[in-house]
Amino acid sequence: MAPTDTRTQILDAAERLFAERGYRGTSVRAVTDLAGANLAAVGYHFGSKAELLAAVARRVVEPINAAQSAGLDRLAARTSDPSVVELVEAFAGPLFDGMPGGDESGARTSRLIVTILSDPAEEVRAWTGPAEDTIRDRYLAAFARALPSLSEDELWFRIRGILAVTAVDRVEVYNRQAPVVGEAAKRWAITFLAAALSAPPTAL
Amino acid sequence: MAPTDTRTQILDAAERLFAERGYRGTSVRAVTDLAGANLAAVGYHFGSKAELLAAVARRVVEPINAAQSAGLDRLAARTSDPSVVELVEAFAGPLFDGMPGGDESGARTSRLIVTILSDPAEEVRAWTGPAEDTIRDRYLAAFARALPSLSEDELWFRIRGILAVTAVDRVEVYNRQAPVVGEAAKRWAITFLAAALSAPPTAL
DNA sequence: CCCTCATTCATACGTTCGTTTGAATCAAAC
DNA sequence: GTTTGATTCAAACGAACGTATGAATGAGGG
Repeated sequence: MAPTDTRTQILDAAERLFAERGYRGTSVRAVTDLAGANLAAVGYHFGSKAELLAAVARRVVEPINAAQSAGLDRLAARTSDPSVVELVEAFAGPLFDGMPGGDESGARTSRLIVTILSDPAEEVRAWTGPAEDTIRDRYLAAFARALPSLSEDELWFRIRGILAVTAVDRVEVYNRQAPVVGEAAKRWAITFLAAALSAPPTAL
Repeated sequence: MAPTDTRTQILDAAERLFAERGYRGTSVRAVTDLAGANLAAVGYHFGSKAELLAAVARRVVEPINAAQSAGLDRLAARTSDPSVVELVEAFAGPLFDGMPGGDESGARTSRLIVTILSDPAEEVRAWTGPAEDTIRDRYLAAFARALPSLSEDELWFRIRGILAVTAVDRVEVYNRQAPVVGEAAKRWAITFLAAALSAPPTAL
């Protein structure tokens, strides 16, 4: 236990609860109870609930960013024009792989990301930095090269579709439960998205 | 103004605020303020905040259900085996068309549906009834006939993908705003989804 | 031994929340 | 003109929330 373990335990508890109940649905007391810490520990270690969310989000997103970036580097080293499938795999794959520990938390991680990205409050989405912008722009450019016939707006629509579909396990279809997790979901999503991205432009 | 207008004005205000800020992010006071009604009117007309949400959801979903059902009826009357594109259009189209009034509220409607469907609290999704189940099962059977090579699980994954993509305007891609609304979004979504649904099965 | 400083702790503050209450209001029925 | 029943109103309830406070705690250095 390096500086102190309390900080990490709070991060773990917050990550789980934010994913399961959302930001607003999670009280600071619920986090500290699950973490076995004192209520004031959040204020001491993070400053506020919003900054705790930012810390959680950064810890989750950083390895994903790294994997997305490395994947694109790997593709660029091999060919100057990666295919759509390769790009989808490099971009969406890490969203299913979860955290660096390699545990089963992948499903929860993707849920957390979507919970954050789809939260209406700006407070919840105010943690991103220049790293996210850079990766987004690099992939956007690569997809634009791979799909030259697509208008910029429709390309943006489809890029958003990628994120939406990775969130698919967060959407309950008319109360039907479905355990869409793990490696199978990742493969299904890549199939689904590669076909969708590769569709010819819409005639308007 | 039939029984009283207050009830409708509360429904209108709640629909807008729930879509914009989510269920938890909307206080009963905010609803009644926007509606120009008294705080206690929600309790009087609906019983509780959760029942107000259920009333809002039912009012939004009913015409969509009707359109989805009618669309499938129309297809079934023409051919015994509708194509994937036709099914996607009949299912996803109404999700973009919004309410029967035909106003510009389509975008807000889809946002509302997704806000509800993606809310982690069961309380928020506890309003569905047998009508939704019936329509879901009919489309599931039709898609299964149109895509016989797909496993049941992967078909479910793709069906969920449809709902996820209709939620695409709720997902902010790394803080980039994008006005994905209106007829263009509907056409883009149908292109996107028809291609995705039609993809060959994933080899696992 | 004592001082220091980071951390943990119990406790409380002020606000906002959903809900409830009982009186006030008002048009329609008689 | 009075009664009735539905609706609206101001006010308050207790609970839960995020945050702040100041005293305890405890290990490490002098």
